[in-house]
Amino acid sequence: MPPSPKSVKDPCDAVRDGLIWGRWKSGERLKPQHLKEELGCTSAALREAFLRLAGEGFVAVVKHRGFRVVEHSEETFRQVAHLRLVLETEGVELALKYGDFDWEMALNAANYNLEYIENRMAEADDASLFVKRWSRQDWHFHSTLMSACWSDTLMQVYRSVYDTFRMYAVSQISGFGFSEVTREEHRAICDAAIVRDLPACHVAVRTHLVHYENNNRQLKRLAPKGA
Amino acid sequence: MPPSPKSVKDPCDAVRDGLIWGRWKSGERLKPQHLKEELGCTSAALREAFLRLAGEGFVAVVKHRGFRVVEHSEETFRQVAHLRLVLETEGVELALKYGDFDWEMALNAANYNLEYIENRMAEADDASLFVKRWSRQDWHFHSTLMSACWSDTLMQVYRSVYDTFRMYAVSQISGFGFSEVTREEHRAICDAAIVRDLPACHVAVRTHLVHYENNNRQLKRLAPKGA
DNA sequence: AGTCAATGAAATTTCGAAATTTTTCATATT
DNA sequence: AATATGAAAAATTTCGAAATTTCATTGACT
Repeated sequence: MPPSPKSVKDPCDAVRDGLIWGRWKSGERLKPQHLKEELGCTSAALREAFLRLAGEGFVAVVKHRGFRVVEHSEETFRQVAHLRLVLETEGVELALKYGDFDWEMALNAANYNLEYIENRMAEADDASLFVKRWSRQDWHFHSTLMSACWSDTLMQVYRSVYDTFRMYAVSQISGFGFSEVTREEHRAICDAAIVRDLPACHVAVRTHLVHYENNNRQLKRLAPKGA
Repeated sequence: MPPSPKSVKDPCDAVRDGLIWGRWKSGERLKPQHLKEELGCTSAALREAFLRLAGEGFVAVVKHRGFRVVEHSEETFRQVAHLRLVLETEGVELALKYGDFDWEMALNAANYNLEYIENRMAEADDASLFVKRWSRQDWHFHSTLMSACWSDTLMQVYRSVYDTFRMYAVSQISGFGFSEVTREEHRAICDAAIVRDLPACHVAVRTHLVHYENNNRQLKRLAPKGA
């Protein structure tokens, strides 16, 4: 068997992953020459990755002064959280209108898998080991929920906003990912969606996300046991 | 006086401008080697520009198969138009809430300038000569309208969606930019915004944009005299 | 006649080094 | 002591050529 295929993945994806999961701090400089060893690629390849990520809004670029991680302020997090709520509210409205039985099944399955992980995390001593997998499943749930909106454009923008949201959440919320209440919130969204109760679904989505907008007060609820 | 300073502008901006204004067709291949002479830069510089524009969603990139203009289908145009409506609806709601007197003045001025151009275009024999300037002013009006939302994040996403919308509009609507009715529509938006009549403003924004969503039926109204 | 394989051409990607620019640090001056 | 000047160092950007991959045409075979 050849050496791990995962080690040769696209530098762009590797850097985005690092950006999202707090590999570098807010505003930190990203020097191609220092990172090329760590990621096993040349500095030119990293430059390409940074350029594309600049277009996606993850890194800031100033001419002749290199690349930096975008600033993670409380204010920008609040803004991204609000934007995510707006987009998901719209996506849910369309999805409840156009979703078919296959969509119901996929949503139900996604919620089941998400609950499974969240139950395991609730029992685990160190939930942080599950966070990345939980996040993948959380994305799968929300993207499945919105997938029936029949708009690739909305999905693309939502994906970008979701990733940005996650980046800010990781950097600002200690132990982001685990919560005792998200299980019920996800279930409420799923149930309301499947019975096509739009007002209830909007309320459920809003309940799920509105805490991040007023982050000064209620973020504590998201901290894990050992935070 | 040295040769025009505009000739040495960033290739990225030059290409984005070309993309928006139909310099290349939907799905057309973008070959760095053929374009470097026209834009006066090396193929590597163009590569950088394409990479960044890929992150912004203007060009599609497939590994080892180069860059292409994204596909401009009627369906994607409809989706982008709808997304623009959603974002502008949200932005307007916040702007009417937070806008101060300076904002009112700026919006009024933007509308005044926009009306001036639109009046001139209505009189002109060949309105196409004004289209780019009209578009700049149209952007200025809409961005001013939303600027009081107090969310850089929303503004960034809106700017991206607006540019994409314009790209699709240019490619699909012959003589995009001119219309006898947009003057009244812009004025209605402006008036409702300044008196903080949110329902009226939402209706006005929706009236202004909803035609693009159902593009099969009503796009004719946007065609210029000589189309 | 049609399908498949192979060769040659064209294009993209990658790489390393040269050229600019910024930053830093030591030195001199007010 | 603080500011300004200047040169050295570090980093980024740019450039051109080599390496890899794809695309198109030709030729052989069924």
